[in-house]
Formats: sequence, C-alpha cells, structure tokens
Amino acid sequence: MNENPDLRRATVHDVAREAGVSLATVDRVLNGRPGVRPVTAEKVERAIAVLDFRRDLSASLLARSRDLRLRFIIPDGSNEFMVNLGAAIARRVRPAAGERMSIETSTYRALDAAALAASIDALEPKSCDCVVVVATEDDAVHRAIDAATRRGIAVMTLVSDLPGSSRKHFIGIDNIAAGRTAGSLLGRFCAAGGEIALIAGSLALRDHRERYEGFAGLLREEFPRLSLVGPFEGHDERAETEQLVAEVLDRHPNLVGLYNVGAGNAGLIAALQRSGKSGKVRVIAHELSETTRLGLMHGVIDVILDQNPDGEIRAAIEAARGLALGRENGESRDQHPEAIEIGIFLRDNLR
Amino acid sequence: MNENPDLRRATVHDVAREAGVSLATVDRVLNGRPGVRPVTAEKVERAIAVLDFRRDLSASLLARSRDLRLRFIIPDGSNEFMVNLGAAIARRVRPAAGERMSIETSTYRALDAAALAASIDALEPKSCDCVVVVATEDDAVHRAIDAATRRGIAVMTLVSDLPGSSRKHFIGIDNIAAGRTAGSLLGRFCAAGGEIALIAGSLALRDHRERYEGFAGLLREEFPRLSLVGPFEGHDERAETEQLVAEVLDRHPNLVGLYNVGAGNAGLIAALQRSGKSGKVRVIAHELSETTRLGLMHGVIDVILDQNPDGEIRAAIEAARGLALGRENGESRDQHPEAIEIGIFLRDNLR
DNA sequence: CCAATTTTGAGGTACGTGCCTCATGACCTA
DNA sequence: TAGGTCATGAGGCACGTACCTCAAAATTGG
Repeated sequence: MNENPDLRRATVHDVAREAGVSLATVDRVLNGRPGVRPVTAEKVERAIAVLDFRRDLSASLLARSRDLRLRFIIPDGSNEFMVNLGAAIARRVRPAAGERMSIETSTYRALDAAALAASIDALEPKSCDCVVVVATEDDAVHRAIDAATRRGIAVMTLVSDLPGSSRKHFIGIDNIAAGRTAGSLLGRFCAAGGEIALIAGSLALRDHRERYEGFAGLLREEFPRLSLVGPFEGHDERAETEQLVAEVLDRHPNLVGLYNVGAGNAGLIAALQRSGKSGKVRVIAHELSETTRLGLMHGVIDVILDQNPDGEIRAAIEAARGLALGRENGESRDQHPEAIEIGIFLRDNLR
Repeated sequence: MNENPDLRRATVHDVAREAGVSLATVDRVLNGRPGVRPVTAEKVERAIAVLDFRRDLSASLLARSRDLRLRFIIPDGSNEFMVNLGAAIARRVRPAAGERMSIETSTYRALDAAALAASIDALEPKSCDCVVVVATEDDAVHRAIDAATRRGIAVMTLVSDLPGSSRKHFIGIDNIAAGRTAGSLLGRFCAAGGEIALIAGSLALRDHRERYEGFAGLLREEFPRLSLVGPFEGHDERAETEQLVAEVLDRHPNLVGLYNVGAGNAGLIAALQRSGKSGKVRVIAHELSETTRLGLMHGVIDVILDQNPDGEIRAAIEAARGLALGRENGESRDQHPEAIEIGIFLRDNLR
C-alpha cells in the first residue's frame, strides 16, 4: 500500500511563495522570458528543486491553447519497413490528438541526404516543437540537426542514429545485439555444423554493418563448427537479392543457414522456393511485413527479428512529451526513453 | 504531409450549439447527471457523434482537480515475477503522476481468492476509478469483479484472465502461443530428435495449462521425431523443482530438451548444473528475473519467454485512461489495448 | 386550468498555466 | 538629484471542463 506523502503536486503558486517572489517572476523564469536578475532566477530554481515542482503539461498546453507539434520525417519509396513505420505513425495520430499532441509526417527521397537536410532546415520553431528523423549518415544532415536545435526545436533520431549530433535521443534497437541474437539462434538451429551465408543490403549502411559484425563475432566465439559465407550485398533490391541468393544456394549446396540483415526479403523467399531448399535451410531475416509474414507462415523463414515500429513511435512520442516538459529549464531533467526491444517472431507468435 | 482538416477539436460549447441546448444540459448528459429527457439526451448524443466530440481528459481532470485513481492488486510473496511486476508498477508512479493519474498498489496472499475478493469489495468508487487485478480463477473473485463494475469501478485483469466476468480488458500474453513458440524453438534446436521434458508449476493454473497444451500440440504436429516426457509438476517451489528436474535428468539420460512453463527456475538451474548436463540440454523457461538472467548468462538456459511487465503495466495504464474517457457515455468507444507481445530473450539480447 | 414537478437555461467559480498590461520600486548614470 | 533603465509585483483574461445555484420554462397530474 503506497500512501502519497504530498497529496497535491506543487504549483507555480507554491513555487512563488517558497521563493518569496511573485507569480510573474516565476513565470518569467519558467518560460525563459527576459528581465530577471540571476540572483532572483536562482531563488526560483531552488524553490523548484525544493518543492520538486514539475510543470503540468496538460494545463500548460491548455493555457497556450495549442498542441505540442511533433513532426516525423521519414524516407519515402517502396521500402516496406518504412511504409510500416508510416502506418504506425498514422495509427498514433488520433490517440495523440487526445493528449494535445498534433503529429505531422513528411517524407524525403530515400538516401537523399540533401533533401532531408532541407526538410529539417525548413522547420520553424513556431510551428514545430519537436522533429523525429530517420537519419542518414551525412554532414549536411548533421549540420541541419544542430541548426534546428539552436532554433529551439528538439530533434530525435529514429531507427538509424547520428551520434555526435545534437539530437536529444535515439529511438531504435541495438543492431549489434540483433546480429548476435541471429547468430545465437542459427548456431543452435545448425548444431551439426556447416556453412552459413550472410546477405546484406549494403555494408555502407550503419545498421547492416552492425548486424553483420555482431553476427560474425558471435559465430566465431561460440560456434566454431559453423563457417560464414559472405557477406554478399543485394542492395535491398528484390530482383538483385533473388539472383544473389540463387547463386549462393547453387554454389554452396551444403548450406545449412542464411541470415539476411537487410531488405529484399521477397527476392530471398522466391529464390529459396525456386531452389527447392525451402525448409531445409534455416533462415533468419529482419522486419515483419506482409512478405516476411508469409515467409514465416510457409516455413521459408524460421525467424524474423523486428524493430517494432509501433513501439518505436510510441517511445518517440513519449520522449517528445518529456522533452517539452524539461525544455528551457536550466536542468535537463529528461530521462532516457526506454530502450526498444528486438522483437523475435516465429510462425507461432506472429502478432 | 498531413493537413488537419478541423484545426480545433470540438468542445462542449460546440456540442451545445450543435444540439441547440445549453451548456448545462450537455454537461448533464456527459456526466450522467439526472434531469434530462431522453429526447434531449438523444439530441446531445447526436451532436457529439456529428462533431466527433471527445472530452479533453486533461482539462477534465484539471477541472475536477483530482487525479484519475488507479489501483493494482497483485499477489504478494516471494514469486519473483510478481515482485518484478510490482517494481514495474512502482516505476510508473511518477510518470503517471505527471499525467494526473495516481497509482496505488495493494497485495493479497498468493492464491487466496477470498482475500482478493475482499480487497476488491473494499474499493469505493469515490476513491478508485479503475482497478487492475491479477485474478485467480474463483467464483468469489468473479462476483467481486461484477459487483465492483456495478459500483462504477472499471475492472481489468492482468497476467491471468477471468473470462466471462465483467472485466473490461485483459492485459497479458497469449499463453498458448507462448507454448507453441517454445515448441517451435526447441524443435529446431533439437533437430536430431530425442526426448524433451516438460515441467510445470501446476496444471491447475490456467497459464501453465495453456502453455503445456500449445507446446505439446506443436511438437505433435511438426516434430514427430521428438517425444514429450511429462508434464511433471514442481509447484513453483525451488526445492521441489530441483529434485524433480534431477530425477528427470537421471531417468532420461538422453534428454535433449527441457521446457519449464512455470516458476522454480532457481531449482531448475541448480539441478542442471549439478548434473553436469548444463549446456548439453537445450532449455527454455519463462520470465526474466535475476535468476533466469544468470541462467542465460551462464549458458544453462537457452531462451527465456517473457511477459514484459513494464509493457503490461504501461498498457494497463493506457487502457485505464481510455476507460475513463468513455465512461458513462452511452457508446463504449473503448478500443482494445494493444496485445502484449511475448518477449523472447537469449543471452545476446538481454535488456 | 391550476399547481406541482420536472426539465432546461444562464451564468458563475474553479483547476494550473501562459501571456498580457500597468504600476511601482530599485538601481545606475550624467 | 533628475531622468532613465531595468527588475519585480499585482492582477486579469484565456484555455476546456466540472460543478454549483437560481430562475425560467416546459411538462405532467388531477
């Protein structure tokens, strides 16, 4: 049984009384308005700390009679994962509106870093409080993020990080751990030993590289009876991946396992089915989608590692609220958002 | 790019205008106060539907100047999972307070259905809006839940459901799917065939039974080369489970896999280590905890299926907000909370 | 049709915060 | 010391909803 000691949370009035100043001054400090001597501001800060005052976000947004404006910027195109991500965002628009958050989405041509940077630069603080971007590793993007931060827009990265920039949070999975998990599973699936092939989209992509490294490292450490073939790059293209996998299967007739760290799963599935090896080779791939779901159902794919777009979007929205609360305040009382878990799906626990 | 068509959400004022009644009448309808003719109420309901009016929960709680009161009732005792569940609740108390929700927890003696029922009966609608219980299958509990619902307290079940009662939602995993998933993994781990043992706490427990059935069914359907030994009941006791597992390992020297659907993992691990078979038998168990975490790290356990207490608590809180919004309204506009995913953990993706 | 009762309207105050104006006080500089 | 700038206080209105009172209107029963 928990009894709450302070039944009522502290309000700005309490802070004013505790600090021995007027409400107006507290307001000026809280909202970063000018005209407060450092000494006075310090008194207010102390009172805030003493009373553990936390601004009531709902009342705050109510008073401003404006919503917290959140914008997602994601790559467009046919990448099934990004489409799912967009759908996950759309799914959250209504519920978020109920909590006074308006969500907008814009897209940029996939891999077009300049376009992404331009999109970020176009944001004005008066119409956007927080932006969440699926970043590509690029200097222009890096600069755009820093500039947006300076303009007072909170920036977060999603799925793929841009460490070193002024982004407040990264929302996404640990791709090295994902690679190791795939290795751990495949190692147990193929206990008898043999060859395992690794397919990637491009090793220039940070997430693909990290998955590969985690996977290869784990096999080396724990399953010396398994030998790694590849990595091969299929550039996340259906046709190219299909041909690539067909060739690999052909050249390595005793292949026992296959790990695709990238996209292009439709091609992978087609090649496996065509070769007649479906079900005989253990297969792990990434991201739940219509395609991979079917792959699981038909027994072509054994395991899917998934980023859980819904969870990521939820975490992003929650983190945005957190940032909105602690903004402008001297102390950054932002807690890190919960880490995104790697979803592991077999045919039997498909959601 | 999404442009919001109706920039402003509808307010009670809009509803009053649309319905051609006064604000007071709208208020009476919205909050179920008496003194409104059915005809008039109908007009208001129509206006609400037309404008897609949704009460602003934050403003509502602000106006009432009281928080949404949520109570969790969970079993006490040494069950590590329940302790974790309690910790997950505690972790959410502060963040929830920031959204005007006060959370309290009470416990009852594990498996003591009468005590649970009494706890539920003791709740008054004026000090509790919503209660979340880890239910045991019992008629008295069933009745207590129905009575609470009649008193105007929303009830939800957590972890273990009580279907047929008036509980609004069940928050928990699909235990049949969990059992099937375990079977699917163990089947692939032990592709060469052999004997697999199943340990349960008690088959009288709904979740244990369901996991067992899912597991056994899947092995039968997909892995005929594997034969199931058991189920054996260890009553979720450390010592009893340890002795049980030791006996099973002794009597079945060629055992290739082991699935524990219940608790008592400390005993399981001890028995495996003592027998010298740790690492030679593939092991799947349930619930991340200090114990099972160590089991994973040391290679005694291969996979842990987890309920994700944090996710469950979060879902429960979100669902409670949803119920608070739609209460008293004629239409039940409650959407079902997201299903809880079965977490799958190996040594390599421990969170 | 009158009286009793029920239904409805009008308007106020409150919640915690944001934002505005205006007045007053303190401080500095010439 | 006068004139100016800057810091601070006092207070009000707004946001959307809850809840209250009081009066006016509509409906009902006899």
